[in-house]
Amino acid sequence: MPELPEVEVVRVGLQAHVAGRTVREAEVLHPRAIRRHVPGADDFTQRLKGVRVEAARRRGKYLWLELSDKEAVVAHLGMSGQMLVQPEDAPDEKHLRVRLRFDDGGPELRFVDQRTFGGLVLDDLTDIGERVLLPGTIAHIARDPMDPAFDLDTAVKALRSRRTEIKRALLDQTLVSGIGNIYADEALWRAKLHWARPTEKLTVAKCRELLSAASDVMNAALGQGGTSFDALYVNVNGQSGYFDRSLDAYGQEGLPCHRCGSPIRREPFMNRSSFSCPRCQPRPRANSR
DNA sequence: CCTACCACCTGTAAGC
DNA sequence: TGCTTACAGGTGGTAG
Repeated sequence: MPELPEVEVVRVGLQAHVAGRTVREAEVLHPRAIRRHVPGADDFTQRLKGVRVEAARRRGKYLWLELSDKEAVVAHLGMSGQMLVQPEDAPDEKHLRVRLRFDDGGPELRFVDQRTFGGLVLDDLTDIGERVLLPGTIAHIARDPMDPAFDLDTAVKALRSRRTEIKRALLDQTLVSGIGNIYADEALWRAKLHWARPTEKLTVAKCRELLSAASDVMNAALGQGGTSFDALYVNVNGQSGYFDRSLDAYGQEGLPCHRCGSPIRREPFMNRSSFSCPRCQPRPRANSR
């Protein structure tokens, strides 16, 4: 469940079902799921034994379970990762990669990931000031629009400092985090911008409008439990969100634009697709703004 | 230093 | 009914 709203839905579930519990045992069923944990699977499972989960946190699309002793289990869901809370006797999912059992014998935490682009790491937490603890693994990730300390002007500056197409900048998690292919297309539609517009020709005001739109659409999606087209994107209880009903651009090829009625177009973009309205979001002409 | 590209996987749906 | 191809909510390493 890749983008910010879907990951936040998972974080809320982890906070409710896992925070305050102590790990009895960890089990790695597929080594690729912990490939970012350099010391390896044995180190991962040994060190998790007996630790208490203090809280579930998130920045952008990254999640982490804050442990005592300034450590954390950092998780990225990649394209197909799920965090599921399941009874210990429930049958293993086909793509179960990592399991955490707790000393209370209650429901266990399962990391399930079909495509294995996601993974877990056991990492140290670093104090970055303002009583904020951040795993070293994600030091390069910018604040997301739901972060209380998110600053719109800082993010606008970061976007405009890039010499590239606006959607590439929007998707760059070191500039502003949490936005993926769906919400980038939704934000661009709301701001009436074509994805290929060069950043350096966008006004500060337009960039603010774009980032505000991204923030708005992600908040709206969170309110609907996130976007899900199939059972791959679910919360810790296996339930799907229903923001897909509210999408204006993503996946809407051929359907009438909700503003002007023109059929939404699909264009290839970075080995996937971009959806936009040909009338509301005209393609930039060479040397134009 | 900065930007663009592709490999990393598995599964599903569409096309022939 | 196969078989092949396109495509999918992401990111990090690296080539240029």
